[in-house]
Amino acid sequence: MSAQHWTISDLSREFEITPRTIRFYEDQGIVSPDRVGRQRIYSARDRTRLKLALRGKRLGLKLAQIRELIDMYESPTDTVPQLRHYLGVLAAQQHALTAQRRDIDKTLAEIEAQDARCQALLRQYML
Amino acid sequence: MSAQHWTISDLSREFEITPRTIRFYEDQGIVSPDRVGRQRIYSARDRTRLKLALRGKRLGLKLAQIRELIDMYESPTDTVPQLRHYLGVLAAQQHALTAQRRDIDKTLAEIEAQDARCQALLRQYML
DNA sequence: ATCATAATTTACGTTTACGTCAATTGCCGA
DNA sequence: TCGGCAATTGACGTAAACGTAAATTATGAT
Repeated sequence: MSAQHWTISDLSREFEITPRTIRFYEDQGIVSPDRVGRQRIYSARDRTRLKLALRGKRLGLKLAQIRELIDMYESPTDTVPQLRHYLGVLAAQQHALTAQRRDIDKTLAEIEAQDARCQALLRQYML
Repeated sequence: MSAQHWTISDLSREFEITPRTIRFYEDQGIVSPDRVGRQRIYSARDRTRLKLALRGKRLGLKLAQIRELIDMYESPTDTVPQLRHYLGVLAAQQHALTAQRRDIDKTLAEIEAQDARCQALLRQYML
């Protein structure tokens, strides 16, 4: 747990996932740790990519899609076509996420309505 | 497409999912259409449950979880313990959804930062 | 009554994301 | 140097969420 690198069990503990999951993510190109002998050593970059991947998962993205996005975050942007393409992908992601947020807000509104209804009933029953 | 009921292809068109998916959701207890002969006839209740299920899917929920939640929306609330339990589930859902919204907001913030950076680069290259 | 069309049923196939052994392998301390 | 223990590898297993193909059945139009 130095300032520079982590073992698989460090990360597995920190993010509460199994080592199997982390190795699987390596197969999927999400992390690419160095080796010391057979042991995997993860860099700060790996750790960041892993963290981003887990957030992507919580949002319902597939690993392949997560990998594309993370890769793009680190991709070169030194030509105009590259920049334009990147901007397009960013806009699409933005669109999807705001739509998802609308879904969440709708659901939260319904939950609050149900909650209020239940609280009222509860007060009534408690008399 | 009367005011009261729908066929499987009505719903399949409306929600842009395959009939196979709708039948699968029947196996999972999400919808339970009546039959006229062999044909399935869906009620307004079925349609609502289907719509809620699809929203749940977009939020990354599993079908089993979706089924539980939708069932609970329609469950009896005529005893105090039932109400208390229901309120607990609602609070848990609320918690999960607000956490998910935080993830979305974080991601959107990063996207906007990247976007701004790219726009700046683009302006620079275009000179 | 018949034909075409659409819906249904049955059952096996597929993809994704890991879980679960079992058999090495490497390193650290006594 | 010898265990022992954690990490690795390889391979097969599994659950979820449908896809797909084939055979069967209804239903409406002619």
